[in-house]
Amino acid sequence: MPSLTEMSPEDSAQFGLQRPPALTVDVVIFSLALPEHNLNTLLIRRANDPFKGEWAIPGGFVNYNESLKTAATRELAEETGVRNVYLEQLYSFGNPNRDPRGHTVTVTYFALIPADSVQVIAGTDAAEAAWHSVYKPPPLAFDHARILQYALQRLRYKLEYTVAGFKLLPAEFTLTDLQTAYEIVLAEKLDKRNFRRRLFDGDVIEQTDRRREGGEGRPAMLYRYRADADPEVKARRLFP
Amino acid sequence: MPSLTEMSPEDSAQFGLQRPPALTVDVVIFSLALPEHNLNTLLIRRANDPFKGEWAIPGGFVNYNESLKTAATRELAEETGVRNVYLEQLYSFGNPNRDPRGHTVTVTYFALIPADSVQVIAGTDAAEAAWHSVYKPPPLAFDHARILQYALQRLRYKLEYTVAGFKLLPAEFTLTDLQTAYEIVLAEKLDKRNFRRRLFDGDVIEQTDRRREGGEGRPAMLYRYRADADPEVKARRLFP
DNA sequence: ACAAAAGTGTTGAGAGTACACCCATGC
DNA sequence: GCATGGGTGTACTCTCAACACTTTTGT
Repeated sequence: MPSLTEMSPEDSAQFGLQRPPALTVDVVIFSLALPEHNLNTLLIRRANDPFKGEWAIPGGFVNYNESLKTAATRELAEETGVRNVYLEQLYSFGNPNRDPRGHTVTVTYFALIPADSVQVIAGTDAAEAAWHSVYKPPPLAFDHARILQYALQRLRYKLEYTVAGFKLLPAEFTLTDLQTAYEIVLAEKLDKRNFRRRLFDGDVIEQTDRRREGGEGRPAMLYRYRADADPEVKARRLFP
Repeated sequence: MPSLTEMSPEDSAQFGLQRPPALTVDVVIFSLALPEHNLNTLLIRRANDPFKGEWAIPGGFVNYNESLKTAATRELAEETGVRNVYLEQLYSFGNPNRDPRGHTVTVTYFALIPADSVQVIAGTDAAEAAWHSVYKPPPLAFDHARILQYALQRLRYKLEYTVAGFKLLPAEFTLTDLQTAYEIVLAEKLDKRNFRRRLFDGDVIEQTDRRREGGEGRPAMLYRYRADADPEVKARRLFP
């Protein structure tokens, strides 16, 4: 970036003499609907807009002196009530005509949250917030359909190479649930024994002494993620 | 992003009533110095600044109605004279105090260019542009040292999984040069026969009928990248 | 003929993949 | 006792990694 004193006319415009592109963040939230065997994303319905009534990914403007991740966290909470999620940066989209109201650059984030872990509420900036299937999304405002596809691709990539799938489940989960999570996201059936072997080889989950009671058939042991495990990124592919 | 009519006070500030964060792009350019066995990056020296005299990654402000990639391409050309490079988005950095002059969000890009392919000239916005070793960089302005490390990590990752290393070489190259490129970037010695086997298994390069003359020893065949090849991303690790 | 770099195959180890039966519980 | 989902081991294939000698050219 050039210094203040060596700015061209366009450059100095960015410090207030002429409007720069607007800057927003958008947050793709993924969660599972295990009973329905579906992958969901959290969308808001736009209220008063060229896009009135259309669904969109939650997000909003970045404030001055606010970091990108803070802005994303804040907008997510304001618009949907979802808090305490680990956000990961996805990509930045800046096509000048992605928003018909004016040039807007958006930095996108994504996160995984446990099934049914949050109560979704519509915030002040959104008329409504609700879960929708990632595989059959409603029509989306702006370029949000593209952003959603990009996020899904990244989620799959992440699950192929890491055991991050547990983030889509409650703190304690059965191995069958975890495998089901992977099968829903990867849209592919996995072998039960191979799945478990790689999971244990990775050395990142541990058995609890509790079982899931109440279902049909033999009760399954509950497992949890090991707090002391390497959180990320094996170099080799784990799944499928 | 909320609509215009549902904006909070902070939101409407972003459309001009109060200053938003500034928005810039920065471009990390990698190239090889094969004789010196070194990986270089193109830096500019800042002219009149809190950072006067320090080196920095080339970049600058995004204009209104200009896409991010266009802005990156333009700034690179203006500041260094480098043109016609394929840019890939890296990450966006937005920490409020990464620039002491005010909150500035930067979208970073990186690119690989063939050794000695371009004539570097200092543009109007930079006092000087020059190649520097990635492994022993000079002190850098802002958070540019961190950006450079991040770019190097991504470059290594890319070369481990793809045959993109040829982008660091002229259109026709010897297999030994290509292997040397990988060894410089990965900072690791590779096995000649295994390297060649994986390269040919990938089916992305082809022999020309020309040889590199003039050196010592047996002349090496020249190869080129196959225009019709899959450009990207094998799922499995290729190198080392 | 010798110095220098190019080019070329094989083997053993480890990882990946496919596959089927017994177990514990609730009704 | 039977229906339901939970849990476990092995054999084959293929990929990965280690390793050394012959060939072609210039001097």
